[in-house]
Amino acid sequence: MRNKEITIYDLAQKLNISAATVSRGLSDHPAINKETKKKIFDLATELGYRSNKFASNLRKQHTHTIGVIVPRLNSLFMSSVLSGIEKIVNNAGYNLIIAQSFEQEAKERTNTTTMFNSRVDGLIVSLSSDTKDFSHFDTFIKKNIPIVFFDRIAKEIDATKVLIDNFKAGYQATSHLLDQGCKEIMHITGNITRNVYKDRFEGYKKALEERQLDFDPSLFFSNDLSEQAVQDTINEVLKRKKLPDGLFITNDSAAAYALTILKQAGLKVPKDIAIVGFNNDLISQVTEPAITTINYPGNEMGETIARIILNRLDDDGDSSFTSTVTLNSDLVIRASSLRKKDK
Amino acid sequence: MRNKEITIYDLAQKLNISAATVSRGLSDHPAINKETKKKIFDLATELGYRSNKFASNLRKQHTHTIGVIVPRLNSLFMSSVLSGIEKIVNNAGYNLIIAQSFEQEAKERTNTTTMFNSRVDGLIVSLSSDTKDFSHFDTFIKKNIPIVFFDRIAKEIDATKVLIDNFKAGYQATSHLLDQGCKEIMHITGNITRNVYKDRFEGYKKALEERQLDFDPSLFFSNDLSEQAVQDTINEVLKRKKLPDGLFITNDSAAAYALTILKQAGLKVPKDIAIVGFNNDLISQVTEPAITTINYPGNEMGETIARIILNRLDDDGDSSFTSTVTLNSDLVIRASSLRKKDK
DNA sequence: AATTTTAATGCAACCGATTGCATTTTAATA
DNA sequence: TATTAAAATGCAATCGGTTGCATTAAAATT
Repeated sequence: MRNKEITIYDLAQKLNISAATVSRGLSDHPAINKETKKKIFDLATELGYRSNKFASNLRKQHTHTIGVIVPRLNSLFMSSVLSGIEKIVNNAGYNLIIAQSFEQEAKERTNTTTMFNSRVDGLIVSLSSDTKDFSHFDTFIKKNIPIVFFDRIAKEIDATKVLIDNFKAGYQATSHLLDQGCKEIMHITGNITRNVYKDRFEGYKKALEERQLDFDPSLFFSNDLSEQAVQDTINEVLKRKKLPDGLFITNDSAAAYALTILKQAGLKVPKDIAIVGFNNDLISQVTEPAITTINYPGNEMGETIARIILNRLDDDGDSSFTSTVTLNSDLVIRASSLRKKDK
Repeated sequence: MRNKEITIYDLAQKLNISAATVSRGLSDHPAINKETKKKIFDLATELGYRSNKFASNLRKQHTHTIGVIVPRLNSLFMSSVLSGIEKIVNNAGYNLIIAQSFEQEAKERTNTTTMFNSRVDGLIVSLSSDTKDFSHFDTFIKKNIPIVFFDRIAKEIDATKVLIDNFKAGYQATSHLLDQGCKEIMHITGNITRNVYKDRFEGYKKALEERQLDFDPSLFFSNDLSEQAVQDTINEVLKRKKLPDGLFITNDSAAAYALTILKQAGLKVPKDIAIVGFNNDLISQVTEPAITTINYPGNEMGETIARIILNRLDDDGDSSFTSTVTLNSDLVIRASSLRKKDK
């Protein structure tokens, strides 16, 4: 039932010219006569011709496709980044293949292999939180296929990276809480083998240190930031005699969820405990009180990533210099952390 | 610098056998001697051989790739669906190409063309809210390439569809508000040319009708459910002398945002106005009060979609029967709508 | 009109895996 | 040992564009 595919040979035959001319005409080659081109295009649309990408890719040895592997798609930040990437990359005639690692190293590994076998021209990655081994990217590096890591990166890998200054963000968040009079700041964060969480944690410690406060390990929690994990963590802390008066939690969904639990437990926010989240997702705006958070330039980051990878793709020479681009982030102060009237 | 790609010819030469045998060996063809296969596999891994999908696809005329086009990725619902699809489809050896239409018909159209040219074996679509013309899917239908529409569907298209009973959900939501004593229920929803919103709206009207209440057009708003739109709508309503005492708004983010605005305006929820959202996203749990919503079986829906499309792909005959699968949804009652103590 | 330039087009060899059919090798049977 | 059946393997065409080089047609120059 499927009607046969039209090929350039069909077009060539009908027009009494060679397939080579058709091919060149279709790709707007300068050496082809305008009228010939027109004829080719007209017939092509009339017959519903579509280029066979496999034949083309097979011959050209590149796919005009860029792979993206991210932990999850369900955050405003991720969709902004993606949206930024897609915009730039589409304009340059590239397509995107998107895959999720669901925070699992194994899945990230198979995704990477799939991308490799699909022969993407470039790869954009935000690491899953539990990836410890990076050998799955070796194939790309060996073949000199550009990779750009963003947000969740790894120092160990020698590739271009785009991210924000997580140390600074962590420092800002914590300093802000301290400014608001918090003394015992709990920090709930992700897996600190990953840079984003590690650096924020370092920023947190730095801020404490600056005020001559000791880091209290019993206020530090590293988990997967799932609802369950947040729940368990908070419940455990609530059993203590002395409760913390500040919470820096590195993800807005988790922050919102934590806020809900704390309120249910009868605590007042920010009076009893002040909260700072991370990401500036919508969810941080709709809680009561709204949550102070770190604003992350997702869209801009996406565009930056896209430009970088397109550059690498252009001068396909060995422009193997690697760079790290750091974008700005800033603290958005809302009621969840405001204990002082002034300023 | 890029080391040359290994092909089956390289393997064949090194092993002193034909490329045909290598090809068959690699795909575990029964006619190939076990020892030969082993030799082939061993050499392949040793040399880092990877199959060239283009050559393979070119020859086999199918891609083992399924395209997915959705309005946006940034909702829990969407990522659940995607996750469900990916799980099933991956197990069957298929890959996914995901694209977003960003609610724009034009983008949906180009995405569709791209998918078509990429020769996906099947297509999964949730329509953008403003798509009125469906001719971009014609090419797929003509070529008998399976399409499955889900959630945002169009009656006009003759294809398999997977969705929930939006009429029933709208009816349930509204009836619940009525049960709670609401008399003037405002309904804010998306573009009602789209089934999901249309059907919920019909359910809303039906529930009113059943109680001998007239539908009041001044309480009905159709927009893009963006923060801005919600803001504008609510602000306008707040100017009125008589305020509504119920709100059924068909998206949890919008519901949460609306709730925030209403609270800021000094209204008590649910006392002054009871709210029901849609989707059961995390955001509906963390507001104060938590929002009553419709729970949507995203993961299950994804798996169902995947199974359907894989079936169609298997018996690639003209199993052109089209079906509509309706999954269950249910009302999750939370504080935002609870005005009565009992039940 | 003869010669040189420039513009258009064609030829044919790729790209790498797949597969129907033929052929060779090995095992089984007479 | 000769013959037949079964098991392995090879040949060569095919999928549909792309592109270096050659060729032809048209235009410009002398």
